[in-house]
Amino acid sequence: MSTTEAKTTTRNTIQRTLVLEAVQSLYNHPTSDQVYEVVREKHPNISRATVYRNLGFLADRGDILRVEVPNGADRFDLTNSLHYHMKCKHCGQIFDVSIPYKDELSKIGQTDEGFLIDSHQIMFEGICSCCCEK
Amino acid sequence: MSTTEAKTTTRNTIQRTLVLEAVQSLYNHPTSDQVYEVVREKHPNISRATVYRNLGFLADRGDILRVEVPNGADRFDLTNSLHYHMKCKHCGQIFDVSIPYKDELSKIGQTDEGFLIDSHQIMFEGICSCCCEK
DNA sequence: ATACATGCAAACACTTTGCAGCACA
DNA sequence: TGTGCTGCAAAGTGTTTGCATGTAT
Repeated sequence: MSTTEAKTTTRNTIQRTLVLEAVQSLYNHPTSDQVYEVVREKHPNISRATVYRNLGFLADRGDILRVEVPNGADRFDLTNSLHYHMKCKHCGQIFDVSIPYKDELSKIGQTDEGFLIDSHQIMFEGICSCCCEK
Repeated sequence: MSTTEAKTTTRNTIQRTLVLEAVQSLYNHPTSDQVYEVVREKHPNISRATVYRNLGFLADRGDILRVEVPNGADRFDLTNSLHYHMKCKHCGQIFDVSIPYKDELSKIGQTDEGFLIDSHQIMFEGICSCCCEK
């Protein structure tokens, strides 16, 4: 074995484990900062840089999903299912939305302009139920 | 007249005019920085703050469209038509995409969660034609 | 004349990076 | 035991804000 092995040695540090667990426990697309705060309860010395690095690592590896939010901090999510988000114009919070996922939009393949599409995100905007009530 | 007038006095400064003209001339969703550079050719003393303030003002007023880009500078566009964008994973640039606009997505109204949707943006991801060729 | 707009610089929010030391495999 | 990872601090990017001054109406 292993003349052609990529040899991507990856270490399971406490920090990395805690970051993953934090995202899993905070199912509500936490920001890096929220993850940082949760991890800090168990491991007070962790640095923000480590949280950022591990969130990026876990997202690249596919363990978690990075939701890039326009004009806001990135959110991290479980990779359970593809779904869309909405941003409340009033309070700025991000919510999952039950609108059915449009697989066909990622399967467009090549556009007229010659772009190869392989994924998409939809960000709905409006007013969330909390803000509606006020 | 004018006991109930909102009295939103708005001034047409050279700076504001130049910012609008710059967005109109740079039809390719310029960033604030690109607008700044163009305006500076005619009005070298303009400050970035003024460009930001005017882009925001013009967008709020509806003269131009703000396209919020995840993990990137906001882009500004003419308000001609609603369309989607794609972000090249390779070069990071933003392009218009010819995929038909889905009016029905903004007409969803209320979701199961009780959110009132009034607009949406779709960001496709993939590889642009320039990067494909390489 | 007045108050909206400007220019400047400092502050801000979020994220990345350089580097020396640490610890997992 | 070696190198991947960490913590720290500094830097980077994009944007906003406080304040004194300027200027369009």
